[in-house]
Parts: sequence; C-alpha cells; structure tokens
Amino acid sequence: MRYTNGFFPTLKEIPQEAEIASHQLMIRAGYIQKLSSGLYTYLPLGLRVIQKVQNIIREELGRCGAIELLMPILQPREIWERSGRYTLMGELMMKCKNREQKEFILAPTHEEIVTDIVSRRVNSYKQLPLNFYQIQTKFRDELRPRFGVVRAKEFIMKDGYSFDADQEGADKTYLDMYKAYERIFKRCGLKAVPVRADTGVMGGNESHEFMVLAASGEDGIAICKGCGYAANTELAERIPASREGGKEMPGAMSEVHTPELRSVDELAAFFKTDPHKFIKTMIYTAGGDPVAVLCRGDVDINEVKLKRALNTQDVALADPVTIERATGAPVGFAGPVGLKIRMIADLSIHGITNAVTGANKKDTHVVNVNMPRDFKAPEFADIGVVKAGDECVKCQGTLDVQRGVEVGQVFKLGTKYSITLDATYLDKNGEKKPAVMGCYGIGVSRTVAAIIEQNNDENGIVWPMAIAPYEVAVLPISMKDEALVSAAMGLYNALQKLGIEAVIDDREESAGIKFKDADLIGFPVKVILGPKSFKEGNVEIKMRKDGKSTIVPCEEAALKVRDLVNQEKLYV
RNA sequence: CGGAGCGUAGCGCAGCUUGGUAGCGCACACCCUUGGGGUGGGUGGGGUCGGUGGUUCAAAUCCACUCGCUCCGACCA
Repeated sequence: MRYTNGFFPTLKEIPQEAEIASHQLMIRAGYIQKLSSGLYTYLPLGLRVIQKVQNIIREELGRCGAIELLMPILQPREIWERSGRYTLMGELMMKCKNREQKEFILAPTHEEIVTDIVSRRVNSYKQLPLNFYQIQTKFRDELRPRFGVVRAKEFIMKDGYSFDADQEGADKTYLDMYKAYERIFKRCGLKAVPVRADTGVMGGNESHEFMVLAASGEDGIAICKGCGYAANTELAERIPASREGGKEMPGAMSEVHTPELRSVDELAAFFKTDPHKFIKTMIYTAGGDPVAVLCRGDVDINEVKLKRALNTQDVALADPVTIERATGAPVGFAGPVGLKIRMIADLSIHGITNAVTGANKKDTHVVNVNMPRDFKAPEFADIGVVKAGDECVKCQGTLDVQRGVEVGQVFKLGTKYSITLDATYLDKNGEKKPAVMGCYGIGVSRTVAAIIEQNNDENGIVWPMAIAPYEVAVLPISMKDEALVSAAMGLYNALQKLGIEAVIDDREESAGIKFKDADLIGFPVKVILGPKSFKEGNVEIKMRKDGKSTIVPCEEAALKVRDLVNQEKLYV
C-alpha cells in the first residue's frame, strides 16, 4: 500500500473522550472512528487487524473440527420467548418492529437460532457431534459503553456452539475448545489466563473466562501464587485472611452512644480501632424476605456468591423501611445481637473477639460482642469479596487479585437449550435424547483492544507480527533524491513479491513525521532509506519492538526483511 | 438509573466568575525553507459558541428546559 493511496488519519493529540491506552491509540493511530456512544467504524487499518484475528480463529477452530456458518442478526421475538430468555435478557437486548408491527430483536448471542437449526436438521446420533461457529456483529444495549471497543453496543464476536450425544463427548469438546483458545490468544501475542467463571444468564454448569491481565480491565481475577488456582472474583473461593492479633479475653458487652455514625470507617475512627474488629450487618431481601448478611468490617459482600448461597437470583439490599421493620433501627445500626430474622455470615466473622456491631437501636452500637455468647452462630458461607492476601482454598497459598479484560469465555451448557428448543436425536436404541451443548465466545474487537493494551509504548502501538495491519513500513527519508525514491519503490515491490505486507510512505513529509506516524501506527519493521547511508548503498532495518536496527546493503534488504517477518510469525 | 464532569473551527483548548465586534495551538490550502524523530517563516480559508426558550438595549457568558459525550457506581453473552 502506498501511504498516499491509503487512509491513515493519525492524530497528534490525545482525544478527550479516550481514557485508556488502547482506546486512545486506536483513535490516534487511525484504526477506529466513533459514530456514537458504543458505536465504532473500523477504519481500513482497524479492519485489517480484525481480519488478522479472525483468520487465526478460523485456523485454530478448523483444526479442531469446528465448522463456520452465518446466522441472522435480526431475529423474531418468539424464539427468545420459547427459550425463556426474552425477559431474562431484559433491556440488554435491542428490540425493534418491522412495518407490519412484528417484533424483532438484534441478536446479543445465538443459542436459540443454532439450537433451532439442530432441532430441524439433526435426528440421529450418527450426525453428532457438531461444532458450529460464526464471526459476526452482535448487539447489546449496554447501560454504559466504555473504553472504546472494549465495551461497545455493537461489537464483533466469534460465537461457537457444540452439540454432543453425551456428557463425555461434550466434556471432550469443551477441552478441545479450551485448548484452541489458549493457542488463539497466544498467536495473537496475548498473555491470556483462563479463570473459573460464573455462568450468568447463559446458564450451564462450568465455565472459564480467558482474561488478559491489564490494569484497565473491568473484571477482578483472584490468582493463587501457590497452586495457580485462578477465578473471577465473582466466584473465587477464599479463606479470609485472619486479622486477629494476640488472644484477647472476652469483655463485658455494653452499649455505646454513636450518634449519626453509620459507616465502618466513621465508627473505626470513633472507637479508635480497626475495621476488622467490626461485624458489619447489612439487611438484604432474598425472594421477598429480609435476611441479615454479616461480614467483617474490612470485607465486602459479593452479591454473586450471596445469590448462590441463598439459592435465589432475587437478592438486593433492602430499602430503609424494610430495614427499620426488621431491626427496629434506622439504616446503619443493625447487628446480630437479638436479631430475629434469618442471618447468614461470611467466613470472615469466625473468631472475632470483642467485636463492635450495631445495637438495632438508633444511634447505638454494642462493643465486646462475642459469638456464640451474645448471639447464636448464624449460617456460614463464603460470601465475601476476595482480597489480595486471602488464602487459597485449594492449597492454603496466598491469593493475589489482579484486573483483567475478558476476551473469551467457554461454557458447558448441558441440555438447557436442547430441551427447551427441542434439539434432540435418536440414539442407537431409538431412544430420544437431548444433545449436550457447549458454547464458546471470543470478543474479536475487544481482543484487538486487549492486544494494544498489552503492547504499546509512549510512541504508539507495538503490534505482534501476526496481528499487525502491515508488517513493514518502507520510509524514504528524502523525496527529493530520485535515486533513493526509486530504490525505495523497488524495495517495496520486492517485498510485495515476497508476500510481505508493506506500506511505502511516499508522502512529501519530513523524516520526523514519517517516523512518528510509523511508530504510532505500530508497523513491526521499518525499512529506512536515509540519504547518507543510501549513498553508500545501505538501508536501515529497525524493529519497532526493541528499537534494534541493522544496516544492510540495499539489494539484500528485501530478503532480510522477509526473514525477520517470518521469524516473528512462527513462534507458535 | 444514582453521583461527577464536559459540549466554543477537523483535533486539543482559552474566553464564561464581572454580558459589549469569537481567540490560541495543531491540522488544512498556497509560497519559500528544511530533509534521520511531529523543521522554520509567510499568506489564507474555516465557527448557527450542542439545541430550544427566557432575562437584557445587547448573551459563548446569566436563568430554565433539553440533547449529546466522558468518568465513578449500579448492571454485564
């Protein structure tokens, strides 16, 4: 590509709307253009990168026998009602009507459709297993799109769905996909870690997310330094780190006047003690009934875990009226002592001596509270948010908590959709059985952002060779020097013939501008033709990654570049 | 939806408190200059000041409403 024929709209300044590196760089380097919140155009450079990721996905999925198809984005409402997900998805799903007032949705995912295909076209165990995938635009009416293409309303996703005759087959497919994902992300130049994950509205029984570690990530990941256990903080099991110092003798429980003091921080300052001496008591409603949820003052409640512990999705902090009715006190003064409603406690309150907690009386707390002397031991469960320093349940090692961007997720779905949508087959004995399903997603556009998040420096993007929109930039420094320009063109043509993806910067611009733009866009290799070295018949080959450069005779440059490019690409 | 902030030229911003001819830098066009890290100089074009309504002799500036965008939270195949 000649630079003057292409479209490389770079920006010198950081766009005001972009917060994180990948978003800023994608805009500045001319990869994306925002149309509206959460809606982006992939400019030619951006599209090339997307296609690179897609091709890696196609190759790796093809290797495990997955087959590509393409399903409609616009889907009738009824099929979503049949699966029960029309209301479950709620506002997340884009809805619209056609001229006949028939209702449609824009697909956020495709389980319903793919299952429908199987229900219509698959009858026998002889046709199984099947593993379909597509790469396509998805719509989700996000409450808050953010970070550019990391969380957009319209985004590109690879979604795959497998159908096996039995659980054993489904487990094997799951493992195949898991391994394929590891290869895909590795080839994308990403350090992605698989972590155990919640299944959310997808349902199913087992799931892993592939997380790219990045400070700007939206998800928390707990990782055990000892055994490698890794899980999304939504469900990461942990043993809360002990905060007890020396042994204390239980003191006499007594009430203390604490006017207008509600938060643990305020109270800790008032009592001149640490947050871990408090038993925090929050009143929730679960399935309509009030429940007191207890945890140590330095711990937060994880509502995903709480829902699981209470075995209901309908869990929320109670409103002030409910709290007053349940505890006899306004918000901020609840405690376990004398409380009549159901209580569930996080493991962290085990072994607290002489705790401070609410007295269930306005402007009053009690001190020197001890369990079970002062209140009956409640139900216990791991319902706290995991924190760095907590213990691993597998090996008692220490857990670390990091941030990550979720680039992929794999689910074992079981038979949830095959039963409701009738994806059944006849087995050897003529018996009708539901297919055992799995589903597998990769956020393609988000993966591109994640790659940039992990591969950039102060000058711009540093693409892994396999993902770069072009592998090489040929930079003639002086456009006045005809011999130099024609040598640059010759080199560019030679690279093309060798199958190398190259751009020649044929603009009448100064050297500085060409260097800055090339580095911002992120070409892995620069071939620089400067007047001085060119006079001696030499050109410079400079790597974006580490800035290392080599001087080679002009006529050897093309082959040398090809070797460098191929060497970088063949690392998997 | 709760909290915070921002909308002035393609981009980044100043001007608003205290109302009085709309500015700066970059980018863009042309000329000269320069040619190894956003070269220097000159000339020039480009703005319904997000929108609507109000106050006023006069509104980018004050008031009300509204739309859009961003961040924190809630939410999240």
